[in-house]
Amino acid sequence: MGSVRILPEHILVVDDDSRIRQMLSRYFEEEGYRVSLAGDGQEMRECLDKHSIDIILLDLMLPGEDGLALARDLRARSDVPIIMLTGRNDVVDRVVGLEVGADDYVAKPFHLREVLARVRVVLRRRQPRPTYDAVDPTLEIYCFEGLRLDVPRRQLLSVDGSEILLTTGEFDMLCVLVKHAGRVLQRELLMDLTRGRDLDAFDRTIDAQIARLRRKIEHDPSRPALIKSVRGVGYVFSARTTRQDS
Amino acid sequence: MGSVRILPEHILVVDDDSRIRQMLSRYFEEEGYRVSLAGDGQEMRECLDKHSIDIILLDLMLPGEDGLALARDLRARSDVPIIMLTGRNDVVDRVVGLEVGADDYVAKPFHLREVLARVRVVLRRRQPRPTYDAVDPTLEIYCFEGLRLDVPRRQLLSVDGSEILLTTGEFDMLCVLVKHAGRVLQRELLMDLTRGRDLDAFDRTIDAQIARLRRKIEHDPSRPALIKSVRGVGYVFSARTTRQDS
DNA sequence: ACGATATTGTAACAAAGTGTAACGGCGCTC
DNA sequence: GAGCGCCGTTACACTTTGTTACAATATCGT
Repeated sequence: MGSVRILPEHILVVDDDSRIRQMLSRYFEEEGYRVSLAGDGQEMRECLDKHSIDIILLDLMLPGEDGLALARDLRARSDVPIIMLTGRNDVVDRVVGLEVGADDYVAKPFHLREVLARVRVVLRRRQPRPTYDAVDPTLEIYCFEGLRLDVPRRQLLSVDGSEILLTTGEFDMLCVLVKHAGRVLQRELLMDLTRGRDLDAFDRTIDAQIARLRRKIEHDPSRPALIKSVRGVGYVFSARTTRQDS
Repeated sequence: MGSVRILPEHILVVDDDSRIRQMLSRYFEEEGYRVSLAGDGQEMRECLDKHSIDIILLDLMLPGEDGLALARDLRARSDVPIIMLTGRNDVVDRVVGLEVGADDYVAKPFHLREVLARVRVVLRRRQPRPTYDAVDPTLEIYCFEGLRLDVPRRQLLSVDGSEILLTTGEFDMLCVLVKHAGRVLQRELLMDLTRGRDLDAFDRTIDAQIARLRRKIEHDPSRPALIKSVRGVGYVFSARTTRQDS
């Protein structure tokens, strides 16, 4: 999202032991984090499809398989921070876990405060303080179909120079879509990315927001060229975009 | 399909021993994979015609047709990853298997976790990370018979520049057909490729979808020139297609 | 060539999904 | 606290799609 909104960081706990899941969940929620839970790799992947996860606490020993493979898988396609949890405290596991790409490692049984400390460290290291001056602002400007989306300035300009006024919500929605151009985003994920909360059944919030956004940016809102609906899934930003300077 | 939908990977187990089939099937399904089974080369081929298979676990010793021969056959016409399974653990078999084109090799009796690990390794190696930005979008544009199918933009244009409006399902179907132009696709496979699920008997879903698609893209829907029916089998996209830039 | 059978084409309908107008609550600003 | 704009919710229209039924067509044996 373009905005500098402060949302609670979202932790995904992957462990087959429901007591451990509950314990971590309660603790981190009290600490102001948002927590999602998964009991195996499948649930983990589903969760990643639906939420914007900031860090994963991953059990090394999952039913049948080890979390090691999951970690390697994750690393192959994204760079979500991972902290491994394990009952075995020997050096080999530690080394292997880190080699595979985990960011840190906590041995069971652990103190909750220790886990919290490590989560904080990893998150701080992974999210370098946004130094606005240092960032090349032209990298955050997207052009498509005669429009120019200037993310840091939070404005959308037409080719003729006129500004298209978007509300905060509309702007955030457009940023999220454009940043993931070409990828179909589920409603749940859009809700998560734009507002940081869950979407419950029969919630039409996203659809309404998309409709309002289309009315402002599509030439013919009844025949959208930029934001396409994908029935049964969600929405895609389907125009070709380029990153240009002013 | 144009969209980047995340579906479970589909494993085909080819082994004449039903206990081994069941064992692998149960294990991999628990791990979140989709599994199909075949007892011989014939069943294997049938399955490949009906499903979009991501990897094959192939027994070296099969009644009648040897697994080695099957692997060689497969390699000759596709590049599905293959992992050989065998009871004999001598070096000769290993070498021959790999020479024939298998991607890896597991000796019986095996540990399920070892098989899982190797499957993961092979799949990861075969599926380079989807780097959306790196893909040249012009490679995903197909031209045929005065039409231009722009996959990333999810739109179909006529030569005169007018857009032919397709629904999500119609668009996905057309993408699948065009991507396999010249190859007859069974209904089961079309269902698998467009929706990721199985087709049960007497299901006319595919036929209906094809009819609706033809009505929109064929000059004379009653005498189709682009999508031909192959009686008893399925449908082919039979127009000459070229990949062009805009 | 003819009818029997199987397969495919397609219209019509119901169910599910999506578009969007309208209303009202909420948090702004001044 | 009045006025205003934003957005979640609701309701309803419209679209898409799976299913059914029946028509059209192909295939085969005789």
